Amino acid sequence: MVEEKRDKRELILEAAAVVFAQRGYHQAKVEEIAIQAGIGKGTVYEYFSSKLELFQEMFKSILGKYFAELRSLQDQRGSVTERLRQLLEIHLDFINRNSDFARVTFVDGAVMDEELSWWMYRQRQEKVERLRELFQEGIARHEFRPIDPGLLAEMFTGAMAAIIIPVLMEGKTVEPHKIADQVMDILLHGVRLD
Amino acid sequence: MVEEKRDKRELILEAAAVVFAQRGYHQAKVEEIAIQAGIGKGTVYEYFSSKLELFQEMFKSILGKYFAELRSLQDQRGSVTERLRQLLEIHLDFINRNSDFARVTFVDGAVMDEELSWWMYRQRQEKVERLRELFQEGIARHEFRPIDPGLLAEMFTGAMAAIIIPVLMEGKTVEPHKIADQVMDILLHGVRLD
Amino acid sequence: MVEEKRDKRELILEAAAVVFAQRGYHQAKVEEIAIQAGIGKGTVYEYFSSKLELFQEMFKSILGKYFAELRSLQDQRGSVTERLRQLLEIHLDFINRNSDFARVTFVDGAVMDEELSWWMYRQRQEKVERLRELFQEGIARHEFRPIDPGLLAEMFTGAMAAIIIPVLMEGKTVEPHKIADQVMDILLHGVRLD
Amino acid sequence: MVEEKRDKRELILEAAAVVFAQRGYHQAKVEEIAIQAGIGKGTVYEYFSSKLELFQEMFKSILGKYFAELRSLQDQRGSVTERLRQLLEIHLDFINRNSDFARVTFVDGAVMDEELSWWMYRQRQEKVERLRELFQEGIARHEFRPIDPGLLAEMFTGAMAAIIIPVLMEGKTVEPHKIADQVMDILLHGVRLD
DNA sequence: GATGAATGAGCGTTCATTCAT
DNA sequence: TATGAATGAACGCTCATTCAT
Repeated sequence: MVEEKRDKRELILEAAAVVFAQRGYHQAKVEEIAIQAGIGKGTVYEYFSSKLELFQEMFKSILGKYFAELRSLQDQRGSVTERLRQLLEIHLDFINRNSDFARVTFVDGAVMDEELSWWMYRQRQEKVERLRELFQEGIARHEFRPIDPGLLAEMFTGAMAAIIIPVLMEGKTVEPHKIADQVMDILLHGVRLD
Repeated sequence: MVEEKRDKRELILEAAAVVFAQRGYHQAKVEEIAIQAGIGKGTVYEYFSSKLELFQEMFKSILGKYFAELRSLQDQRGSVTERLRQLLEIHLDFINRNSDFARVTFVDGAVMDEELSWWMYRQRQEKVERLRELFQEGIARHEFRPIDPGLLAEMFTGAMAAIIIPVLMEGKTVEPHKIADQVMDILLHGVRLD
Repeated sequence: MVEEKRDKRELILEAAAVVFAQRGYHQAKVEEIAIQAGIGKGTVYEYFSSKLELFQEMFKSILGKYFAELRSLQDQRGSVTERLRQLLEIHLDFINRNSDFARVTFVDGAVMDEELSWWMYRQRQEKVERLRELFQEGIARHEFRPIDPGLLAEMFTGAMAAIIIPVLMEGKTVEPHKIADQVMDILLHGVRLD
Repeated sequence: MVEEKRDKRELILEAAAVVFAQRGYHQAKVEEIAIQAGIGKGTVYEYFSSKLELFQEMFKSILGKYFAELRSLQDQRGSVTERLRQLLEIHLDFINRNSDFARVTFVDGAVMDEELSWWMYRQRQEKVERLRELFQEGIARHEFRPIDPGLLAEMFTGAMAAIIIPVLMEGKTVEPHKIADQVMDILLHGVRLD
């Protein structure tokens, strides 16, 4: 029973991700999510108290999966450089595998409601904070120059988000390994020719 | 008459920018924009055929001002590096001066309607394309290493957008000159300590 | 303009009275009230912020008319007995002329929402209080025996309400003068044969 | 089995009385009644075909208990005056003991659905009819003056209902014996001082 | 042109009822 | 028999848009 309930909740979350990704929060109709999930409209409200809560739960659900994939990094004790590269690869690979879901989740700074945009901003800042710590560690370990780690984290977050936008909008795919190499090359050595 | 009409049109665009920035596209009510502009609700529809068109016109209007400020760069014949630095400064300064407006305009990849998100994506891609050309020129001029200029343009766009998010969300201000220096330093030389 | 607006508000109040009387609060649909008023559904909300407010305003509106008719009594300086008789006549006459409206208004103690039933109870208590004062005056003037005026007011209110129930439910009409005489006879002299 | 079913049916009726009394017919949710009864929501429909039927059955059930208490009167052969006084006492005592239940049941003329209000009106008329017969008997026995017994019954019913409204709404209690004395005094002798 | 009263399509949410287990 | 997850009809309310003045 608990098993089944969990499944249906999951089912709705997945349907919500598809529809929210396709239509955006406001254009998405609860009924369409229900249809996408193959259930009745009222059933959605058995599992979520409102459309907003459904959106946030879906968001957190995907973010949770994303962070779960990244967590392997946290454990390992390689260099910060290596961990950043792997973080990039996992990030890009996750997007490739979850582009529908990611469209709602990873696109920064959604211009939505005041309420939603603040809520999403907070979610985003958590990601930024983790990166900031990573950069700080890199500086402490003398892998990186002493550059403002907060600025680095913001820029890196923005760059990661930007790279996937064409993926999400035009259905392009990226080669995680190749792109990660290029990005890390730019990050580490800069663009100047000398 | 034409003069007056142009003025009132401008008035509505400015009111729209304020309200859209504050509330987001869907939460913004046409009536509130009219009140903000100090005119009647129906008058909005004398100048714009729909809320969507109003949003897009406002968007293009601000983007136009933004590009107008950047245009001085295009004319000058300094190094690409120098032009990038100035572009950054102008960008950050513009945001400082127009944070309300910018909130709607520069935040990338708004998750909105399908219609709106595609339209905004296309606007965004124009910016990216200009940057791509700039990076390409930098490579051709042997200022930069031969790195995929499309990727660079995307990353740079993302980084520029990311830097201003805290500005927009939390009302922080940035020092354009200082930040531009830091960003260019990172862009040119990378983060690696050697 | 003010004239016209007042008219439309009145129009809606009258339509609301008809529909609320026919269907009861919960069965009454806002749309049906709009149709009854010959206007669009949205227009109702131009004048009233919610269905509940519309109900309460209609209620107060009719109660206001009712009290306005009774006010003539307050001014006059006849005996309390005479004033009670006239109050009864006016009450019954008002019901005859406004049975549709009265159905919602004068039926005591509607079992509705908690919120509504309390609100209506408070309205009712105002009527009871006025009667209590009248009985008290009657006692002070030595027209009446020293009986608990609160109890008298409650009983008299209940009796007045009860008399009109068949009028409202079955469309019977009453002869105000005749009924008022009978009721006053009972009230003054009681039923005991001696 | 029949025994058990009867018990559970009774259980639901009692739960329904509590919830209907607290919330009113429309605000009362079937699920809440089920919870109050400590059973599953579906089980309610094993015993009652609809919410409406449940309400009516509950209503009749309490009315039945009420009438059962009054029936002792019918059998006895005291004076009509004495029987009326006892009827009042029993009525008031019943309300004191069942105020929750009574709130839905005895408050006259509920403005509810068309269907419900007619149905309740008919229930009410049965009570009125019995009182009418009692008054008629009183007149025949020369205890009372020859006053329209229908009018008397209506008024008495209304007065009885009115007295308990503050009890139901504000949780006040009444002293049946004392109030019955007062009411009978007023009924028999009227209020006139002479 | 300018207005704002009027409109009604559209949608989130509720809850009585059903039915598979 | 008992259950409660599932359902969808129903409805209050919003707000972009229209149009008579």
